[in-house]
Amino acid sequence: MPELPEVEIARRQLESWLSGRRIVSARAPKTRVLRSQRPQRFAELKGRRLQEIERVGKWMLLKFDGGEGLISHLGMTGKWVRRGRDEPATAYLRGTLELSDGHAVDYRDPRLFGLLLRGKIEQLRQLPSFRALGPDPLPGIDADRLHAVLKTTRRSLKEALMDQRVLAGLGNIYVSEALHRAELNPQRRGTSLKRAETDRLVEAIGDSLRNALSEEESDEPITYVEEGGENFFLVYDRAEKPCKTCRTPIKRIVQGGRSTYFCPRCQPRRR
DNA sequence: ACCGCTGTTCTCCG
DNA sequence: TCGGAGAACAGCGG
Repeated sequence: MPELPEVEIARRQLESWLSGRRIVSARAPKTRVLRSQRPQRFAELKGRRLQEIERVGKWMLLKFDGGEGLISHLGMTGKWVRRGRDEPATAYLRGTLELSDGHAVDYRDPRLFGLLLRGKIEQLRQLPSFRALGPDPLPGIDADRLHAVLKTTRRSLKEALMDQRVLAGLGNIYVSEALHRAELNPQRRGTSLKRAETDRLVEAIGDSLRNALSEEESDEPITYVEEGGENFFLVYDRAEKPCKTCRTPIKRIVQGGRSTYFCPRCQPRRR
């Protein structure tokens, strides 16, 4: 489910569930989620207490006492859920932490695209894909750096912003949303960006993420389809529906094998 | 039955 | 060396 806002909500939940409790037992079946690690490695979390959870983009680093850590990436379908004592575990369980307060905290992941990696905190930080992450866009983006990075790539803005080394945490949804708010065409090349456009983009990314985050904080998680057949987003998954700003039908194109949504009038190719 | 999908990583090709 | 396409992973829903 997750791009940055969903992962941030997961981080806060997980922190509230784990803090102040001791892990009484940890178990994980052998799955892709553990990559090459043995289930025993995960089980070593027994006896640990969480100190805090660091988030960079869509990646979480759970830090336990004794310098022990756990990397959690939710992939497409990963989710942490809490369960009371004696409540049955749900399907697709890929890891369980039993806590001293009687709850169990489960990692569920039907499609196994997620990741649970155990190790010393400092060793986990060396993981290549973790190390390569660009800066997290929250609380704020360094506009000078973003402009410099985008100016040197001939890729489209859509593809560049999907690259976790450029900024960590944007995915297919929020790239479309942010480009719409910034009134930038997703097919524009990075090299074509004017500084004022980067500044708009910086604002737009922040607004998109904060807007999603506040929605998730208030109601239930974001509903992809709401009562009126509408969804929460300005453009994402709204092909052929009227732009919420100008009523022009939203277009869907494919970039890097993924759908991009944009308003051809608000986001013209050149302006 | 077929297609698409909120992510990441790899290969192939120009 | 870079960028783009496509595939793989695996399950669900339309």
